[in-house]
Amino acid sequence: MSNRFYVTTPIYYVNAEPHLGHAYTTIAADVLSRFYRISGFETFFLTGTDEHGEKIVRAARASGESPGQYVDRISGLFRDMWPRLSISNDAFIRTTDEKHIKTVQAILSAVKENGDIYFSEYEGPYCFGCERFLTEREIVNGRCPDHQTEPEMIKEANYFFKMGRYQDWLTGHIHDNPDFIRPERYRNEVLSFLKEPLGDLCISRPKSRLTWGIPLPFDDGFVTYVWFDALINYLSAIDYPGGMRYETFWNVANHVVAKDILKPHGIYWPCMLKAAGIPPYRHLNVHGYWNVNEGKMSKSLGNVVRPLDLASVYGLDAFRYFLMRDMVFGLDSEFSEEALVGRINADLANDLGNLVSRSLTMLKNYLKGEPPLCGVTEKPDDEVREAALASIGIYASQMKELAFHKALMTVWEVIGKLNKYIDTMAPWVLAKSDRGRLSTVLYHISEALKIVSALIWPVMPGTAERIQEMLGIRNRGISFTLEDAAGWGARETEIQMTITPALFPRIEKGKHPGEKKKTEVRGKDSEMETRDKTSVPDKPRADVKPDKNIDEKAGPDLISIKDFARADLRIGKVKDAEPVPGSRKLMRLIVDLGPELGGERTIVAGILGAYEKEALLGRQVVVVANLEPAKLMGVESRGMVLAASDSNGLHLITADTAAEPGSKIK
RNA sequence: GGCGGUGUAGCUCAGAUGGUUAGAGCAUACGGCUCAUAUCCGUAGAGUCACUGGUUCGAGUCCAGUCACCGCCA
Repeated sequence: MSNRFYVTTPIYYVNAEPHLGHAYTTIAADVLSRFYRISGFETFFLTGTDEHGEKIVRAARASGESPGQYVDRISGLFRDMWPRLSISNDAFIRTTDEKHIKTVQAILSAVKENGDIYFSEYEGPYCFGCERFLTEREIVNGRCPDHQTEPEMIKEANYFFKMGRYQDWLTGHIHDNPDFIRPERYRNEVLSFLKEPLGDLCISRPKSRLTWGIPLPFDDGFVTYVWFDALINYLSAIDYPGGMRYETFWNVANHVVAKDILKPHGIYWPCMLKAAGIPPYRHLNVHGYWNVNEGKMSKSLGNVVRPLDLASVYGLDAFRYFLMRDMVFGLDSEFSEEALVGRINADLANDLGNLVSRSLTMLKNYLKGEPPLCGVTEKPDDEVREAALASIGIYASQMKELAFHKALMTVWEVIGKLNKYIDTMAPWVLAKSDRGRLSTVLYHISEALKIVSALIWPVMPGTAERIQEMLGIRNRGISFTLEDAAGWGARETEIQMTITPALFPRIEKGKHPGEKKKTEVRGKDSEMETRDKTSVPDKPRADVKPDKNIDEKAGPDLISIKDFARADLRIGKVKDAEPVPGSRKLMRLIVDLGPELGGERTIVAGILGAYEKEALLGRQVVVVANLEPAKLMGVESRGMVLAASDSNGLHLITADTAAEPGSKIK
């Protein structure tokens, strides 16, 4: 058993913005990756974007961009999305990357060399929506059933991959490796598909029709068909051929995909690999769909809340927990705000959050936050210890089977036992009667909580690290491994324990954060709205709550230099300032940010009334230059001007001597 | 039409190789505690384990068939 793990998400097709489905797949892969990391495995986690093909060309045209500009923009949306969901991918591959193109061409050459690619002419009905030829029986009433358009008769010569040659081999491989495709239902689906003769696969498009693709290495008149191109990302990202990463990770490759792309991954891809002389991946892990019941979604800001927005409304860790806890991997699930809130209140606020809260309060009040010492143990103590320790192994085996919901149930059994243990032992009584027993009991609670914190880290990294910090663990997060967690008592005298506000505030009926946000935005000036929209969506919006997950490596109140560097702060020079019509507070500023950032831009700031136009012209200001654009009172603002506020009003931040516009602040 | 999956308390789900009165969480009702985020602990009600038939001393668990929903294929 090699202690290595390679997990991939599909590369997402950039014809749409990230949605819940993308988020689930990627979070599931992230959870696996984090689990294997704290299990001591060398781990590589890949995601990326799929950027070639006809649909991209058309989407680009529709938005008035070149394909290159378009894919850069949408790919960027995905890339920027993942840090906001605490995704810890090691690489982000794009099919427009030079190294990917080289790998695709190398594999095409190898397959051609192997005699598995031939040239042939084909004529038939072609659906531009599907980007493929349709069979006669697929056509309903003369139209493509998926796109409701009439297919066009097209005659063209193309290159084909002799996939059928590998049918028997693949069937055998799946039989010999029952967990090659899992869960079983999808394995059965592939096997039943393989009972019918497997056709060959068209792998090219003539350049006369499509140029946005990877040229075939053996015929410059054609580009590679998108599926053949895309699947290879799993290899190009680990530097196939010849790269060390390929040698290290390929034989432990785990693909995580949604059920809609089972066929390409379960059939085409293994055949492609076989033809190229590459061993098959280790596992294909297939999950179901989230059915979003729009009718049950609450409304916020006048719009239907999209599931991903709820991550920022209720907190990122809670959102990740819900996705992992409520879906049985492989089956479809219902997504609703009610279910999410139910999980948060029952599992996170009541069970886990309150357990941490009561435990740390007692550690602080009874022992002044000093690490508790273990005296002679009694039966209930031993039972708690054994249950907590045993849960690690059970949890690990469930995680390895992608039974995330069961793994979390295992953790919550421990949490339940701890709550009961506290009730039974009644430390508040021991505090008055038996200080030795008190310390022993609190010791068992804190040691068991350390185990819990490690087990929830893959799913809720920010929460886990806050608990670890409170418990006085020096090496937190990724540095606190399952082995450390199993080392009961080995870390009893680290650093002072601390207590911080509630991990998961209860969400009260009728005034949940989504609604609260609405009134907040309406009540405050628009600059507040700008901040709201652009803040990292990882903290609950309920009242004033502690930050979470700002950085996994830092505590709740500290950020790393890396976090700070994410904000691109620049000196700007105000060139013009006019009130925004109809607004009481907003001014529209024209700010020069120097040639590197494209010169002047419009920034809307809530400073009307505090500053006159004359006082602003020529003034140096500090600008957050990489803030996502936002429309305020109909004016697009690209950035934010920083100001301090106190009871006397606003105070613009400025430089004390003249700095060049665009100077970086660090 | 073929193949496969699912069908267990109001809801969400556990229930290897068949074995005493079918489990958990949520929700509901009642009781207890006070360290805690009106949290926690306990108790209770509620299920002919989709239906029918069969194998067996014994089936939610195996077999056959029926129904419902879903998926893949045609």
